[in-house]
Amino acid sequence: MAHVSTGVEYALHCLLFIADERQGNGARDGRGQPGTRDLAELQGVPAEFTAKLFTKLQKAGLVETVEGAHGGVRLARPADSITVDDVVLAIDGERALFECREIRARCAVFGGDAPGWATSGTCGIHAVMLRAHEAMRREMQATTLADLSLGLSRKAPASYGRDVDDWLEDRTANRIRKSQA
Amino acid sequence: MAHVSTGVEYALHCLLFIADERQGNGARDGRGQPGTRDLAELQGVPAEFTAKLFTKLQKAGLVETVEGAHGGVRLARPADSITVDDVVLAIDGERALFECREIRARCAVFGGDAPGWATSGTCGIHAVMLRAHEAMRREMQATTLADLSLGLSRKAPASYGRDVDDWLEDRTANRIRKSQA
DNA sequence: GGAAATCTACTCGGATACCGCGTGTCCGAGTTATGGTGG
DNA sequence: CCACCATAACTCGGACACGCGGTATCCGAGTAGATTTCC
Repeated sequence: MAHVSTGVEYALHCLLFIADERQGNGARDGRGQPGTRDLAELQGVPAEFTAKLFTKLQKAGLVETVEGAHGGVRLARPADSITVDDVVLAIDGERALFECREIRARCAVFGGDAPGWATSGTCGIHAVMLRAHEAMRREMQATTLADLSLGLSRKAPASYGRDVDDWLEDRTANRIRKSQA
Repeated sequence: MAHVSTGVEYALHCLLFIADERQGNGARDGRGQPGTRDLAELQGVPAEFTAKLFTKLQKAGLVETVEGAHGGVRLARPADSITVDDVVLAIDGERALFECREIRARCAVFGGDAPGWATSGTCGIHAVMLRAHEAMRREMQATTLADLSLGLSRKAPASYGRDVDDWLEDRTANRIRKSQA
């Protein structure tokens, strides 16, 4: 199992689409934004699981949600101020790369109670892992949703953005009308 | 669950003790080195589990094992040429920090078969994680067993090294004699 | 007294049990727009 | 024409089922030194 969960992957891909939305046609003023189910089915990921991810993102202050019919989600901040690390933190929490079990204190020669010099400060092995953890996070903090979105738009043809917009538009437009049919 | 397993923690602590051994009294010439059970019980970690860790370390070429009675383990290379990353790799294997599921190819607008531009190259999100993974490994490669051992000997009083040596000496000496009693 | 047999301690490898956690699903509650109904 | 009500669509939150993989243990096999036995 990977340290960065698949939930983070789902969330990042979904966020990329609504980051595109916002930059594509200006900030929609609160109605018509895609719902979590739309974003999930657009990418073939489990819908209810994705819904849970967005409640975490909302609690972390990364997205704003609109309840009720015609509700949905949009970014709470500009895409260039949301880093990959923010998303990882929102979904996975402060999961440690390494959990120190204080083996150093169990040494048999101490006979049960370890002296102060052995348990003071952070364990040397733990310290290495903490540095590695920080290096990892620095790299994740260096990339924002805007960076990812830009990289994607460089590869994709212009028609792709329109196709996605149309797909989402169809969904939001047909939400109610479908019930009439 | 942490990305770096507890097995790595056990292994590193054990290796620290035999790194000390070697630097303490010169390279023992093949007999009398502590066994995996000794190292495990010295630190209160599961013995049989530790034994399995050392077979992995041996396959990775980090330690040499001597079979049979009075057998044991010793470093296969000088302590300053074994990095923390080497141990992580030997125990946990090439575990990825993040497993890309190619979500980008599942986009509904593709209708099943994604075009080449969408699946070529590495996914942008995956690329960020790969950079983070490399940054993490660089930090782990920067610290060797010798560094860790040095940091420990700075904190510990001189008596500690002697106590540990005595404890191990007692074990190896009493291995056979115990059966006589 | 020396050589072979035996015993013991150790590593090696496979098989297996346990269990926490990530993944995914289901359902009820609360919220808001839409459409219909009655005054 | 307006107020009211029912309905549908959506988010929110808790509860729960499932399965994988890390942790740990057990046991048999192979190996080598120490001890005993036998000639």
